[in-house]
Amino acid sequence: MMTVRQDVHSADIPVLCQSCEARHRGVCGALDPDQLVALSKTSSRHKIEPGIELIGDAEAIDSYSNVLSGVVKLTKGLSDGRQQIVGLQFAPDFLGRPFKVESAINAEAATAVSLCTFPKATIDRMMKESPELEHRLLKQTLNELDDAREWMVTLGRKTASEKVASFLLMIARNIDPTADPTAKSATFDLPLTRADIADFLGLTIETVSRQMTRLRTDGVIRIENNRHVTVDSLGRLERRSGA
Amino acid sequence: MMTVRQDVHSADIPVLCQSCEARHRGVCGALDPDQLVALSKTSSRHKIEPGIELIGDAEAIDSYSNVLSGVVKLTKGLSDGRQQIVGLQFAPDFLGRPFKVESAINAEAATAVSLCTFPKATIDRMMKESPELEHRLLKQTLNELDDAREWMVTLGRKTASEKVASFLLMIARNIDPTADPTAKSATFDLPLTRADIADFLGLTIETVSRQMTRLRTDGVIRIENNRHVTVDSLGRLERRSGA
DNA sequence: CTCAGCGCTTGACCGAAATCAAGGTTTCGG
DNA sequence: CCGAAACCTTGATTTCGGTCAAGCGCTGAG
Repeated sequence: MMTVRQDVHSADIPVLCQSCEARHRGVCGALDPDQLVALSKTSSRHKIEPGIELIGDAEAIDSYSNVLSGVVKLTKGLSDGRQQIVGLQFAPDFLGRPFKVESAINAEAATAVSLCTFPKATIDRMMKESPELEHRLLKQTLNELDDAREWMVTLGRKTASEKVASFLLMIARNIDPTADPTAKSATFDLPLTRADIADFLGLTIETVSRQMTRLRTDGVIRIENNRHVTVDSLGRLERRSGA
Repeated sequence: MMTVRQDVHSADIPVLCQSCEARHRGVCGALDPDQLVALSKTSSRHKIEPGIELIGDAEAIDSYSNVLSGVVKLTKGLSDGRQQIVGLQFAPDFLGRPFKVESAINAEAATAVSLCTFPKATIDRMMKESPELEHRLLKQTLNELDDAREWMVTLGRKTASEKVASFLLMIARNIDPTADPTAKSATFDLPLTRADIADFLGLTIETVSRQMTRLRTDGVIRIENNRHVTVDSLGRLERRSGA
């Protein structure tokens, strides 16, 4: 089971960054008022179209971002073109790799994305001054590591149909984190194309399509316009996800 | 390519923990002398036999450890018994999951292992006092995340023979971190059985065996006693690992 | 409106790895 | 030294998912 964020709604955040308004796991809640003012001066909001590359492999990273809305896919590729999605970032995740000059992964907007971007140098400096900021980053990084390991089980040991069920379940749990985690049903727009889902699950487009069709004909999900998914019984879906 | 540790030999560590003598990425180097004295009083060294479980799934964690020697495998299982190894910890990695009461993974000694173990409460307290300690943990966690994502590519997108080659390459790079990273050849004892390798690569024992045989008959590796591996040309192995 | 392009589905066939089965090798206790 | 158990290899067969191919249904430009 994909780790459900446990600290998204930790209510101990006193202040917000002026420009990004990100609470939750964003970095801003960890800063004191002076730092926030300084950060707000250099940060800026961006709207990103789907498909736009945010960080290229082996590119220098000179900024960090908070994801305010939308979904960012993190990918790694092999030299012959094979690709694997190694993570999805939802709001309010932090995007960037501290302590490294260049990125080992690509980041690309999977949907329309809005970001709050800060210069790397500013955050790096604040990280030295503010243990609370580093503490936040450690927490997010540990959560991402848990997610990555959970996904390794899916990639290495699950069948195609279990993979697709696991994917839908993970999206249902992340796309609207304000939703009741004990809810029995869910409805959402898929943030990824079939090709992206295939790259996430280590499958082909055709196999993803066939498994989605099977879930649909078996009455586990309903799909409209190839994007909008309704799951009446999350429990039923979970039983197909291989536990 | 598996991330090669970059900070193993950072020489800026002034002091050592009395009982564990772990430098490198262990937690001890981040502590000031007073903390070290306090920690040394509660820490202890252990020798662990292969196959012994260190942390069980859903078990409460009340201690952290530094790996002093040997290899620890981190596994996750599905309800029907399928297993996936989601990480290997080599010396001098830190073992434990801060900020969570119970573990979502199993940790088991893959080889004979020696550990330096501390009470969780002591480290948790020191973490609050010492930003440097949290900084270390963030660095190690980011490295583990990089490794996990690298491995997701292997699990999701590589063929069986590429997987086995990638595995051997990763072991060669980690088993003796003092070795010259530019070395052209390597020799080492496999820390895992074929069954473990299969669980790491998302394959079966038989497929691992066949691919090892192929690498052997192709002259890429030599194997003695099913454990001791010699790689004359790491470059040749790398070319088979799918880049 | 028409048509091109893209994303998705479906079908037929194929192949890499799983499964099933048998036998070899190493290790270790007695 | 013998025998059992654990581990590993090899072969035959099956199967799941990949590959190849065709067609559908939006969507947007002209």
